[in-house]
Amino acid sequence: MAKKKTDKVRPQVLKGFRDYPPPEQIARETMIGNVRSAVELMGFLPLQTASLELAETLLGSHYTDDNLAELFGFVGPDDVNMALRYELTVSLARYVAANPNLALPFRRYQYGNVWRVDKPGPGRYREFMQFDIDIVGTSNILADAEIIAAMVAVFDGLGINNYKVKYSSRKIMNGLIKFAGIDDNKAADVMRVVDKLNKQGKDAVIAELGAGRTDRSGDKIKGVGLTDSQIAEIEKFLDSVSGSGNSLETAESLLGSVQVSVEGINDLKAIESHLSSMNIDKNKTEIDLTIVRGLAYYTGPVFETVLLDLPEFGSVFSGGRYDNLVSRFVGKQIPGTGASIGVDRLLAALIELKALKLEQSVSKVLVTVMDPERLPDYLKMLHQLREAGIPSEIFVGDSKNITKQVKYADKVGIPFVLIVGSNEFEAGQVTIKNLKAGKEKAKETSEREEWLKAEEIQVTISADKMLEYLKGELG
RNA sequence: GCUGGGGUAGUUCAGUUGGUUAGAACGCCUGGUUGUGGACCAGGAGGUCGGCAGUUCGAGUCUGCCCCCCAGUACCA
Repeated sequence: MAKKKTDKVRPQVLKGFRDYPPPEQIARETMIGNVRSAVELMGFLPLQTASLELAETLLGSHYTDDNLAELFGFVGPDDVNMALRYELTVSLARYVAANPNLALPFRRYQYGNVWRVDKPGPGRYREFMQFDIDIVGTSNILADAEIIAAMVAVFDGLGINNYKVKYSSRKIMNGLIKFAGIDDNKAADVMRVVDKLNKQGKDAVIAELGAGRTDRSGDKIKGVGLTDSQIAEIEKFLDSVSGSGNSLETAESLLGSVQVSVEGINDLKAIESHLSSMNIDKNKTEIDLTIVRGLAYYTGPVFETVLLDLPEFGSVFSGGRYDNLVSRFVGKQIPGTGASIGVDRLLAALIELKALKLEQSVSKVLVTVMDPERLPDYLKMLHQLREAGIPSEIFVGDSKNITKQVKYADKVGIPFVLIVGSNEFEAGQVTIKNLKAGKEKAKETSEREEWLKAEEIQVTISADKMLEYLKGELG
């Protein structure tokens, strides 16, 4: 370095990474707890897998430069080529393949961070959390119905009411692609483009299936290059099944001669019937044949969700059946089906819906240290509070001055402050100050003395009534 | 990756045709107030003007390259 500019390091997070401040993290963990309860009630088992995997595990036969660029990969100790996982499903497949004694079907849930070298966007980071539920080792369509039932249970468990779990089957669209005479190697592209229907609209999809289009910023997007008649076939299908009426019947009349499509239709009928037997509210699920999902590996039923009050959030919980994933590791096919929650997107939605409120602090009471000589007494009170199950802390800062201590409580959002000085000790009393009430009172008065000691914001009561009083106030 | 818009205190921003010591508001810190968070009063800290190079007597301001942020879009195994 030519000249020493500064010896201080910039407190910067990496591009695409972020910190979760306590209020957000508290809410996140509450939410995750609720999701866990919901899926454990349905028999899903927790699994945790390694964050780092062999590069070849993650990429397999898709080991191309393009994919490599999306991985946080590096050469680690012992010259091993490794990378951070970019999703949880591949690790599940590896785990299942590595444990031949595992009881199948295996229903597991897993939540954890995944990493992708993506361009960060709104609500989009290079490190983010997914919460997955999957059932591996069965091709029985009942498993797909269970996944949908779990999705419903999760939303209900989170206190979200106005939502819809939509499902369809890849097989129907696969049949349509065959029926329209579209080359097999374009099938994945067609799915990818049709998947944009909700977000970009029909015109954009049709343009992109053909010659391509130009987006709002003026950027050119390459098309799939289908012929006009092929596009017309797809358009006709999408139009007919998105109208009102029974879309399965419509699909049957259009594609009744295509075997794959008929299989898909029958799968959906079976799922519908299972859900009905499970007493799943009919308003909470819906067959929507325009749903295809963008990813290439889905082979059967696919699931998506929409929060009806926040459609702009997109699908916060989605997935589908994948029958070939595990075959990469073992010779035989092990089919699976599952769905994944974008944890932070769902959290943002919950906050937006006010189904979860942000808490600043976990402590409910701050025990101030008014007289350092009486510290043992303060610690005794602290112990009492904690024994009684009231989350509490004692002021551990250097300052002895009470102003600082109350200010601290205010700043970190602790609602009650316990003040016990010589007056209280002599009378066998404690003073409990309610900071939230104080905030309200501050709007009424600018008189300092009146505000500080107003009855509504603080009480001085007998020390043995302390717990009872606080329990009452904290509900 | 592509297209467009940006980068001046912690935050939001102002900064004249290039001109001396780069400002405001809010926030933060200290004190008034070691028995009380707000309000109020007094004081204070905080900036390599995103980076590097160039033009110029002189650059926050002009030029080039790079970096980063924001928005849209593509890819997402």
